[in-house]
Amino acid sequence: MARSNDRYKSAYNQMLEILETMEPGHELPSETNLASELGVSRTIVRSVLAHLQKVRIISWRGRRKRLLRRPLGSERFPESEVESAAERLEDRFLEWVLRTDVAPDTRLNVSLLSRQFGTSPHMLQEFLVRFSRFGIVEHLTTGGWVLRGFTAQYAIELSEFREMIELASVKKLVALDVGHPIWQELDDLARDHQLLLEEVETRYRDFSALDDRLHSTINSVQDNRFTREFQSLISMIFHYHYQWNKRLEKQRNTVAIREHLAYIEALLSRDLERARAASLAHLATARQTLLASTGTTVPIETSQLPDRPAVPAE
Amino acid sequence: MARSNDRYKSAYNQMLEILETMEPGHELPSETNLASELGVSRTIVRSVLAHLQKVRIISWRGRRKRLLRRPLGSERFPESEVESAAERLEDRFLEWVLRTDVAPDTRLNVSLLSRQFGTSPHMLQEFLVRFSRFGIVEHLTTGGWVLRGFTAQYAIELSEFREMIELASVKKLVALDVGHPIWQELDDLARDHQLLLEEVETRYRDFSALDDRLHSTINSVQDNRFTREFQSLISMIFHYHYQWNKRLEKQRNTVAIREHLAYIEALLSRDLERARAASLAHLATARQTLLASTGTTVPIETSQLPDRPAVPAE
DNA sequence: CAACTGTTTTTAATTTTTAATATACATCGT
DNA sequence: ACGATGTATATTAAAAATTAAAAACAGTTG
Repeated sequence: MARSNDRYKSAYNQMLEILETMEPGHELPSETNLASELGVSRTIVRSVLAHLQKVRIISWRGRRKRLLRRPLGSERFPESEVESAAERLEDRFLEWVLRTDVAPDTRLNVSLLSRQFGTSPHMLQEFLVRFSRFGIVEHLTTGGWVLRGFTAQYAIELSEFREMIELASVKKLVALDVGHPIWQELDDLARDHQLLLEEVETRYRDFSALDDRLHSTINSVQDNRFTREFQSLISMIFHYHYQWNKRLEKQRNTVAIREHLAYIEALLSRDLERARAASLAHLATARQTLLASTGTTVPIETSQLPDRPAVPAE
Repeated sequence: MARSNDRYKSAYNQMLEILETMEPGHELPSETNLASELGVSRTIVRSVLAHLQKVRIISWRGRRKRLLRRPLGSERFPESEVESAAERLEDRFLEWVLRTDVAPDTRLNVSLLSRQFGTSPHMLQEFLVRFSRFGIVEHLTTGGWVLRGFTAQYAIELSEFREMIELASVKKLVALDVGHPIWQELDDLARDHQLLLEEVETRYRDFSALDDRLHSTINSVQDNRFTREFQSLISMIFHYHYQWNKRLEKQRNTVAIREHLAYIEALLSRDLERARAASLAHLATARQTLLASTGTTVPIETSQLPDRPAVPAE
């Protein structure tokens, strides 16, 4: 098997969703229109149409495409097949790195790992190349890879860099004109935080997304691709961190929401010193949370996970 | 042909250099020692020894390895074969991006480009994945790559981010204890700049390396892997920039050396405001130099370079 | 018996090949 | 004539295959 057909499956499912909203007997748009609507090439559209015809959901001859019946939910490809192999790999790899107690500076065995993660060596290799920008894995000149690990040192360096960037954003933000759209966005964020706080008992899990939104909004004022790139790393780390560190989650998130509200209010006051103080206070909490999670990660489900290879030289 | 034997050739050349310093009749160290000295595995050492024996440079039987005669310079592998394919590719690609007038947002044709750069599509693909962290090329979800290009906007964002990082370094640096090794390093740098300035007429090309050394030294006080990573991007961009932008080179470098000297002196004064001012002055010049090079790049040797494909949709 | 060598096994890097997808072009229907 | 379709071709993505190099192991020698 060469290239996977995730795109086809994903397009097929999307097409079913479109058909569900249509009346039987209705004509379908042209192949070109469907292609641009689904964001794929006509080749895929035609494969999808061919299959739809085969299972008698549509009739198709030349430019005549008519919906025969509404598709069933069970006719969709299961989500697990649609999710691309790359996404699955990222999930599994990050879970492995952040959740288990793999020793720092462990040499990675690509062929072994790829077997255990259920992918080809090639895909793991590509993933490691992409992932190495985050500084958690590193390629050795002598060949092979090392896992530097999500260590306390890593958390500190990440947090320091983050604080430097976000303080620069804060400085720029408070100096912005009152007409700038950022003020509306901050108002909206304050409202959404308020709403979440009122229902925190049930919705506390929604905090992760809101956290990402606030920091992305603040850093957006820099309008800088390197800032955006780093913010996306932060988002990823915190996303997985929140996902797996469920202890004290509700309490911790309640504290964080209040900090966010104070932070937003300080920004809205456009008083630089006040905003800096609120920013630093929140970032310090985030740093502590991250740090606490590094030293104390508990090994879970050690079975089925890769063995710990010998510690390398380099 | 699968894996290339660059490592072998490089090790062979290194070995010849070692043998040139030895007297004929002398005994060679053990395979293990040679391996660690050359930074390769015993397998390569043994291949090298086997070849040396075959061309009668050494005698070899068991653990008895004796130098028979001094090797000739002509017996080395030519440098062009030793340089790894990856390095060659980076060189050629960056030359293409920074030196020619490829339109921004040009769609890249991997198979065509790889042919023109003399590598396999796979290697180009890997290179693009690694290189995409710098934001000059981007992978599309619909498949394929776009060259975002080294545009004026790129130069601005790069410079802004750089200034933010370096000012943070300056702030941290001037607060360091007098016993910290950084002060000695700055003294050395000042001396080397002075020496270069005296011989600037002939040695002005050495400035590029010194520039890199100064900024790396300053940013080293952050002791942060993200700072280091970004500094290496800066180094790369400026390295290629200096290499190909020869106009006014001598004059420009003379100015920059004087700025560096003022910068170093300001740092040594440990006066934050003075250091900040000197830093900003130099970084502003660097930004201007970079910016000037984006708008006005002259197309050279358009033949043999890839055609400009159609502008993509995305 | 400790360091070294000879040999075998494992792992990584790279090319070649294959399937999926995109694109271009000719053709057809209205 | 214009937009849509049918068909052919080109390109990308990923696996399989191949070779280089590293590591592990066993035996040897001083």
